[in-house]
Amino acid sequence: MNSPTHDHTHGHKLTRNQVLVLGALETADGPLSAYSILDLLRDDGFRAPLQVYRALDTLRELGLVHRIESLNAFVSCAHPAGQAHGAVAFAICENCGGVTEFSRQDVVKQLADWARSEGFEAHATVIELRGLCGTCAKAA
Amino acid sequence: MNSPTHDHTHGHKLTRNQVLVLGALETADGPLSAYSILDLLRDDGFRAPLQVYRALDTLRELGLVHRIESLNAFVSCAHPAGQAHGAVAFAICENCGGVTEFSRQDVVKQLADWARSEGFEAHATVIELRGLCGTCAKAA
DNA sequence: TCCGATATGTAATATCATTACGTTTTGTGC
DNA sequence: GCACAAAACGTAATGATATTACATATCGGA
Repeated sequence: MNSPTHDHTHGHKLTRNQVLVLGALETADGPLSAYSILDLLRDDGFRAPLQVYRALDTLRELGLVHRIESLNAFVSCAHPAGQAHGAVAFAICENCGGVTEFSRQDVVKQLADWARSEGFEAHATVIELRGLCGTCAKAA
Repeated sequence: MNSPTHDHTHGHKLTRNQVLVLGALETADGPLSAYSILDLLRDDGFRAPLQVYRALDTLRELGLVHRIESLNAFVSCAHPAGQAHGAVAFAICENCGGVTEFSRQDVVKQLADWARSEGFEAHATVIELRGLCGTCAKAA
């Protein structure tokens, strides 16, 4: 299950490098840095950071991968099959490292309202919560 | 005006290095990277990145400075005189580099609602909009 | 088949941040 | 004032993240 070879791409064909990077992220149980991905893919012929960054660029354009700005790391998108979607938010556990992707239409709308009122033309939205996930908060 | 020696600190006395770093950020018309700050303060005796990062850490704890996660850079807080405040958001212009700080209580509340519903214990919130500010959007 | 767009390989370099260790300054109780 | 502990500081080295530059290869459509 969750095979990296599934078609998430609206018909856009992924290259070998892109499939490998996406697969690494889908297999991981949390965010991976570009250099962690590089290390995971050494055996597949990866040699340089740029190979990873280039694949990540394309995967992000396709909406299959998100960057977690406050971690300088990347996660595969939680949405099924490359289905189009708007802005998403992340909750990042500082204890276990887990990341939960969610989306709140009300939050997105209110930020859009602010932008409209200011004449700001938004291209991308970053929403990240840092803290303790339910499990780790109970354990603490 | 806007002198770095004003008291923004609830009685907490800033050190010389902290005053210099805060002053650099208040004088700048946009976000500065830690290394840019270092370069600005060479003449004041700064030699190493750690001097900047240490001052930034304290200033951030005091709420006088914010980090822009998606830029790996820092801005002085727009609030007057170190007055306590909750989560803030930033709108970042990708053309002119300007950053507008704002805060939306409704957005903060809805994120808090989500967190409560999930048992997530939030410690920090990052909200950043990337795009074009009103001025640059019109010019485009 | 030709050609342009896209993707790739590799090396070098730029940028951002922390660890480690020792010294100095500052605030506080006496 | 003096001793002590906490905080801040100085410096060097290193680690982590990301991009530039340039040459080559592959894929798809006219």
